[in-house]
Amino acid sequence: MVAAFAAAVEDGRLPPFPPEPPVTYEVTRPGSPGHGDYATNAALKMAGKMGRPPRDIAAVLAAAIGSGDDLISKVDVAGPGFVNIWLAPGYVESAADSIRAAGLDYGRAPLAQSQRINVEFVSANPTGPLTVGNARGAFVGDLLCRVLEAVGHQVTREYYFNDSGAQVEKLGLTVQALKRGQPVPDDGYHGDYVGPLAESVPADVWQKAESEPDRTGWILGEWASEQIRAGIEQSLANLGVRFDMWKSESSLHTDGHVARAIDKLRASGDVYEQDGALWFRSTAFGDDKDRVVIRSNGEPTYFASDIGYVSEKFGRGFDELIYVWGADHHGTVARLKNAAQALGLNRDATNVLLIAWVHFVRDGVEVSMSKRTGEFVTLDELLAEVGVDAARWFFASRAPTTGIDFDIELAKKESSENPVYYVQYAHARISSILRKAAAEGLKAADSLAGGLADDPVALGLAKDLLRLPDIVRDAAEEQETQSITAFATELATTFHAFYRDRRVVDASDPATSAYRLALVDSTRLTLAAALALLGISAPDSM
RNA sequence: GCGCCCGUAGCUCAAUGGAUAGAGCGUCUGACUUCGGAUCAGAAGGUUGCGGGUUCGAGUCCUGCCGGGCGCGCCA
Repeated sequence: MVAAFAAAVEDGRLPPFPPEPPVTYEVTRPGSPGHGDYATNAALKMAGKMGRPPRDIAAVLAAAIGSGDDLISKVDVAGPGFVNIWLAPGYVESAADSIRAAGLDYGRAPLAQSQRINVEFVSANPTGPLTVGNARGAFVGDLLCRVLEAVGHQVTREYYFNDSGAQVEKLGLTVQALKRGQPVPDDGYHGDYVGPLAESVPADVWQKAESEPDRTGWILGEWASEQIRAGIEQSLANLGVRFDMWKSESSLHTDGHVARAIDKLRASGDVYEQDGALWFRSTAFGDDKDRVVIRSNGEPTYFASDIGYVSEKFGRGFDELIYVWGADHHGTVARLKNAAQALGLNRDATNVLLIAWVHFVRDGVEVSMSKRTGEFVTLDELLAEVGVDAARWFFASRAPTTGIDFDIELAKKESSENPVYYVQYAHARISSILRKAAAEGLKAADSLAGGLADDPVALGLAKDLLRLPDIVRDAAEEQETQSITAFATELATTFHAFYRDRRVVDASDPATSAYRLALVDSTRLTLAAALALLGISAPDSM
């Protein structure tokens, strides 16, 4: 496009235009096939600046782009001034050939510069098993890591947990009460999972707890929370979610990160004493109030840990930090970024992805979620009911920033109609076709060259396959994955239509079969690659 | 009260400021005697909460209402 503009201005068909402010235009894939394989609104954007009707500019651009070569077969001006471009079959054929060469790596689209990115997600406190309330954060965080990796970034997956708070002591006291056969304290944990923990306390831990009455809750709580943390790690592994780093809040204090960060803020004058507490001057960076870092009783706040943590993270050499937080934490985003800035860290590289609330219901009735009262549905239970692939698809296909409803009964009932199975079925069907072809001694062509030009149906399918890398790049940029699930669904539809209209395995016509086998194999790989990006299986049979 | 997010088909959700607002589910009507019917073809279903504004063009941006969610602690 840039070259086309330059050429048109160069030979006087278009007037020169002022470079400032720069005009932004897009090259997109139009939804309707009648609008070409690519379309640009450049002429519409330039019209005002150049003082010429958009269609005139579009006509000049179309001529400058040219057609009839190896890359472009046709260029058109349409509507108010869009320029529509059709790809040449020869180009489509060679591009589709490259899919089989790439295999399951197809769709990965490395950017020019790779960054080291820390993604912290889930980070639920280990005082109880993960609930369905943690599901979205777990899946969305994992999906984010996957698309970032797909564009070449180096991602560290991190789980941050509080192992020193008051809830840990309460957990320990609950364990103690249950083991002694006493009622659970009012402010203790009432979930069913605590009982088995109480029964399995090792003798040495119990002895130690009993011998130090002042620290009984802490000692038992520390032990219990580690058991629960291990259980959480297992639950996440069952979701296909793994972490590179489990970071405890207490380590930030014992390793001095919190103290050093606060000292730094003292030196720069960004904290001050008032009412016996230490305050961070967050208002100096646009927050609506200052924030307490150390309470008047000398205890640091949670925010103090955050300050030490952001500093510790950047200290490990990351180019960007992404915190995946529940939307209910939105009020704390500003102070985090402000603290990063005050510490001389990269404020703009300290980012928070807010995950909107999931309203879990069962048959239309809200499912309440409280670890303390013990009324909740665990992530493990959800998974047993709807399956990992269906759950992954559900969250991958919705924007993280909008609130969604999740009816567990409905999800179970509809699971056989879930779009994820539609896509997986297309994959299994192709696998079956390939098996049948092999049994009949038919082989796929090494190259599609010359095999698609005469068949619009096959050409249309091939063009669909070529969209994946762009979609992956956009997904990484937008930090969303709905476009990938939408693409996989559309591709499955296109394939099913192809299957209806074109016989692939035909022993009486091995030449045509060879092209079609190559094409459907590329389709299979594209579907598998898209599903793999989402952490979803691509079965050869169902 | 102040701040952030949201409001799209009966339901659940899509739609980098672009062309006729799309999928799935649900509802209704059809389709194979050979490659997998977990499929395919089609229909019905919309004043994108309401009103202004910006522009060639607004579901999308600005603004005022209405409705919903979440925050606003020396809790985490």
